[in-house]
Amino acid sequence: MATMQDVARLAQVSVSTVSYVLTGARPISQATRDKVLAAMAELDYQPNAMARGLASRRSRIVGLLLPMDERGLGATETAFVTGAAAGASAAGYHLVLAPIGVGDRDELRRLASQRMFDGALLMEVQLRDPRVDVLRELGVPLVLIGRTADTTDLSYVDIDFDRTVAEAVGHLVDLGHRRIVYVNHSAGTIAEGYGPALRTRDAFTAAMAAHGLEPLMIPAEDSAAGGRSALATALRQAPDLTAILAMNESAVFGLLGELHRRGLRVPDDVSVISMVTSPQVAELATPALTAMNSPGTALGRIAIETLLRHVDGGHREIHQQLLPCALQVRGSSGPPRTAGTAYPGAGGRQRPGPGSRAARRSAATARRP
Amino acid sequence: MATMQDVARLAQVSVSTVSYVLTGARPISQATRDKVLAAMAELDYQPNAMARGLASRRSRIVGLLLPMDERGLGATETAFVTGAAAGASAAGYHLVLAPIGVGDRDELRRLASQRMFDGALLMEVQLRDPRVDVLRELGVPLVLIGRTADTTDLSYVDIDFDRTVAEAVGHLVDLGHRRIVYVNHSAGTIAEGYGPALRTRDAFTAAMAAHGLEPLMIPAEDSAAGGRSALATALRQAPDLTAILAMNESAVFGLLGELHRRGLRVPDDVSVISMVTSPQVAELATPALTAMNSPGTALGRIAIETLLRHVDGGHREIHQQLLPCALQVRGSSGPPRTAGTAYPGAGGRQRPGPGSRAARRSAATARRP
DNA sequence: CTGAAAGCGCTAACAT
DNA sequence: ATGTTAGCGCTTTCAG
Repeated sequence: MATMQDVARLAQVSVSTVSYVLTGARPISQATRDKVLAAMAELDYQPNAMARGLASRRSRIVGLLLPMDERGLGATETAFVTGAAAGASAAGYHLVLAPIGVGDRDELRRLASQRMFDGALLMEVQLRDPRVDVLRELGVPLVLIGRTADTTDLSYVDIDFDRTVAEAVGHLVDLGHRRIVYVNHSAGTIAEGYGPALRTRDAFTAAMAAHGLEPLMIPAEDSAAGGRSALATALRQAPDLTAILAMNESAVFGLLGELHRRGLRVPDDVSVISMVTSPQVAELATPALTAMNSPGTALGRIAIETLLRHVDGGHREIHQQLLPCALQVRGSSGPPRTAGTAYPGAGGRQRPGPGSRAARRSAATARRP
Repeated sequence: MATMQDVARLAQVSVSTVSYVLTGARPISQATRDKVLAAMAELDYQPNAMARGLASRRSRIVGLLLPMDERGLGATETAFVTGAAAGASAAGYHLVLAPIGVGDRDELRRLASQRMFDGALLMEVQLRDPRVDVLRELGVPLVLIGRTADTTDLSYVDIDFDRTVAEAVGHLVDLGHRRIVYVNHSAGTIAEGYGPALRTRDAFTAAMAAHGLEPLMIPAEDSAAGGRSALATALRQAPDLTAILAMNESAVFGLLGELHRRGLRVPDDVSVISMVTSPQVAELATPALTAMNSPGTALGRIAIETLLRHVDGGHREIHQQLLPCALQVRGSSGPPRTAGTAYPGAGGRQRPGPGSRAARRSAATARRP
């Protein structure tokens, strides 16, 4: 393995000159630069990462902090990770996957004190996240994927839940739906302050109010079973529902199954929109789910780029960015059964079909102008 | 940030003594060890990772090499990754996610030459994988998750496809199925030598032969659409099929959807088993998929442990281990429609239900003793 | 525009 | 059982 010494000797220059052509930290004449480059090529020289890290106090490694206790990552989280890894790699950085959640405060302090990370990306951020304090205290630049309650002086990228929910609700209202139920994450998740669950809850309430509609939210465990029982609850509390918005990739499948079991057809009897969903998962359902596609990869990439700007540049300006999920209409949304009559111009398919829930929908129908 | 110097000064010993209590590379008296430990605690000392790496020529970082070009990781691959990350972390190592596939030979050479990785885990291994040559040449220990064609002197962990397929086929045969179709990955994937596709193909042929049955394999693109058209092909080539084995998490959902569209019920008309599938994904289907659960997390953990044995110990003995997927019977498998009569002792539910495919199955029925 | 040399913080001989 | 010291390979002053 050739060292910088070897290169310097072969190129007949000093080591510092070799270093400077590598880092570009000071001007080098074209002639000597060429000599050095030639020597490097000749020797297959690659700078030693540890030596460089020690001398420059920059490891060129960033940490991706995420808890991995639970049952693996969802498709959206996986997209964050791959987006971040690709972004880091493209910038000549390395991404370390560190299994560190909000509870691993001391473990993080230990890790960060070793100065292996030039910066850190935090995933699964809680409204109150001790990891932020630890990193700040140690002077490690950080960027959140998600948001804490107080984001003063904090860079983050996150999903624009307000816009995402508003667009989802808008899509359903445009189709003619009035009685829309929101299936959120579990009550426990909401109680412990999980941002996305809280933000979408509030956004749903606001969006429905903006249309003069009454919001109904049902919590559901993140599982098919959770989705099934959420549907039961939903039909009990709102027998006249014609559309469901679901924030829960796992639950939505149970929900679809239960709809089917009860003889309710999608989208003819009930429209279903899945929020913050990866296209791959949306395509698995039958019919394929109309969904708000999560910008997972883009978020990961932007987060890394933001972080590296802080690390590289000493860039002190914070960067806070929200990305909405994009509506992608697939097969699970359509006009409500009676919309053809009530809203002739609402667009979408008109499939009157054989009626089976006419009684149930009487309330919704009555509500219309 | 305290350095080893500071600790040595405070404890009134030499730096080497501090180093040795840290590494345990030579005996230290209890008295001085205590002094040193106290000083460390007092100063909140953490060894500098880069300095340690440079001096010891060991970064305590291992690379996880996987291509990330395509449309993200599946649940099974994600489980590898999280298993490996957890294992590395538990052993005091760091796991770098390096987006490097079989085609990134030069990029890998560059990376590995920087001596940032003490070892590497290779994912998405092809039968002929140039990454192996590069790493060997550079003296970087490696462990495969998967297998190349020639595994001489190579440590690997992989799924035991033979056993997995045999058990899946066995389950179906026990239920009374005789006409079983295997839906594999795409023809292109098979042609380019993707190990799992080839191995399961051969294992399927062997398993069917062992039961005196005729194998039929249909390739399918890794998508819902691929699954749908694979089903059409399957029904054309084997109208009498009663069971499908699918090696393709995406296709299997399309397959289920298409079965449903054609009025074929699962498992009453057709049993479906998904191979190498994560429980989370299996639970999404309706009915939940009977599946061969992939041992993703375990593979990742074992792979890391094997690698670290090579790295730490200079352990030269290779380790080759296959783990089968465990059969988990959920709702998508049951006896074939007529099995109740033909194989009264076959077990499982008996749901005769209203016949709709009697004609189609005549051939299969005829085949039975 | 280039060179010389002093570290970066630690490990691992080599001493004793 | 402990101390001394020479590097590990690079960056970055400080000089020219």
